[in-house]
Amino acid sequence: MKNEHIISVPVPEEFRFMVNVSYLARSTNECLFEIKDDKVRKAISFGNEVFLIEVSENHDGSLLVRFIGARPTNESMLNEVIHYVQDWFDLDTDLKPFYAMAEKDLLLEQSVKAFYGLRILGIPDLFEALCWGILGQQINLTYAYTLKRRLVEAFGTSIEREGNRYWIFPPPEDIAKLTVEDLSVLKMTVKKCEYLIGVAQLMAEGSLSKELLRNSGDFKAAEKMLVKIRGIGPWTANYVLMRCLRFPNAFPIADVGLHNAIKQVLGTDRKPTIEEILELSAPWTDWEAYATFYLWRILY
DNA sequence: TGCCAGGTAAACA
DNA sequence: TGTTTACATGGC
Repeated sequence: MKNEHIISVPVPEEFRFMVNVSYLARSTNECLFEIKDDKVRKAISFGNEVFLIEVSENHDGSLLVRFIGARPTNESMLNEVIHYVQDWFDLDTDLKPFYAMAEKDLLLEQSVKAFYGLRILGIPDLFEALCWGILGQQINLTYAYTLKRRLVEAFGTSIEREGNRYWIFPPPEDIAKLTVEDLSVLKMTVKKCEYLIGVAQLMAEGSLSKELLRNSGDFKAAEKMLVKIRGIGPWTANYVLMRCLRFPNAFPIADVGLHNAIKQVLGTDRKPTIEEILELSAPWTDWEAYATFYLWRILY
């Protein structure tokens, strides 16, 4: 392995670091990474190891990953970290076909122009993705961030570096042990408490994992597996398949943010119906996830 | 102030 | 199978 603190990670042509940082910076209440001077810091854990990485832009547009404090002591661990960053920023997806389609699309043309180089920022940790989806159900995003912060600060772990605290999302094993009362003091609905604990138990016992979803067969099978779980409906399932499993055709069609974005782009006085969205999204085949993400972006 | 919020399960027809 | 309602709290 390279005996350095800094590693350069190549990026595809259709990538703009700052557009992605702008997305990451959408909430000042984010608790799982920190943005300062156009650099993103995040604590990540692999097994027993915890690293604090700082991702920034190289002069040639590629990514620089710097370790603050401990760094991987072997090559396979280092590769895991690099892979994590590639997954987080979705560096492996070729956006050319998406842009070719979107440039001619009534709903997408302006957002792909305005946010060229934006990738779907991932939530690689399945449990975190599921919790974030559940927390975000039927409440405004600002409050969802507050609930996530309370959950993380109550049950997560943290490391301290250079005077700052960096939090790591709690593992399912820890949430699986909690009672509804433990969670409801955070001011989420009793149902959400039950959903989070239920999902945590499934993951802790091994009957739900990223691998199982990936190996379920195809998108529909993975969606079916998720929707069977109490608290996970079509919206949450597709949200997670989009942000964590990275299915390009994941499509949270019932999403109210998507509806508002479409309303805004079309300049209509009402939100579109599901039937109207199905028509408007017909050209998006196998790019529904990216189309949704770009439309969300115009709202912030 | 009242409506809305990155929905879902359960009840009901 | 399709429609309605409770959930619950905060943001704006």
